[in-house]
Amino acid sequence: MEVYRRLYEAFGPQHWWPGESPFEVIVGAVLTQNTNWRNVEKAIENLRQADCLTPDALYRMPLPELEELIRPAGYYKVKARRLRNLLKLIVQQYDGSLETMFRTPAERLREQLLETPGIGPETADSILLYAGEKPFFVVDTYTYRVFARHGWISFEADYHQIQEYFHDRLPQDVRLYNEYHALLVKLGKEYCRKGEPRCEDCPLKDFLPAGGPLQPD
DNA sequence: TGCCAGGCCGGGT
DNA sequence: ACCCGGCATGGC
Repeated sequence: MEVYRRLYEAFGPQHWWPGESPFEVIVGAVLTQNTNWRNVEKAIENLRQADCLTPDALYRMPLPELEELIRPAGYYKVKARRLRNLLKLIVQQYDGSLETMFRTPAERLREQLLETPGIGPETADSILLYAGEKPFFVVDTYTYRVFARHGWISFEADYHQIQEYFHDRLPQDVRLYNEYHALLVKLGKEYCRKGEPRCEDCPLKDFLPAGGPLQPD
C-alpha cells in the first residue's frame, strides 16, 4: 500500500483502459497478450472501421477476415482463434450480452473464462477487472518482475500466489486494483524493463534490498 | 539492428 | 512436474 502511494505520487492517475466500451476492453485484453498496446490500438481501430465491435458481429465474421483486421496486433492467427473462442462463450452462453455475463457470480465466470482455450489467468482477470469491475488483481510480468526484484515475492511464485499476495494486503477495491496495476505497468516500462533495471531514478529505489535488485530474472 | 512488448499453449524430457 | 519453443507485428 505504501508502494502504491509512492507510485501514485510519482506518476499520478493513469485512467487506463476504461476504454470506449466493455467489449472493446475485452477484445483488447486478448489482443495485448505479450504485445505492445500501440499495436493493439491499430487492430481495434480496424475493427471499429469495419463496424465489428459487438460480440455478434465479430462472432459472425469469417476467420480469415478477422485475421486480417487484427494483423497489426501480432500473433494474428492464434489471436483470431482465441478471440473466437471467447466470443463463442459470450454469444452462446450469454446471448451476446455482457450485462448478462457479468451478472453471473464472478468466481464462476472466472472459471468459465479460464476454460476457454487461449484465455489464461491474466487475460481473465483483466476482463473481470477492467470490463466487469470485479475485484480481481491483475498480475502481469511487470508486477512479477518489480516485486521479485525487491524481494517481496519469490521468483518462483506462480500467478495465483502473487495474486493472493495482493488480495491479502489490499482493501478489496476495484478502483484501487485498476489504478495499481496501471501504475505498475508504467513503472515497469520506464524503470524495470527486461534487460535493464534503472533503479537510480526509480520512485521505488528507497525500497531496494541492500546491494541492488535481485536478479534471477 | 536486435530486442522487447500489458501471455498462453503444446510438445518434449 | 518442469522446461522450452512457437506464435508475429511494430517501435525504439
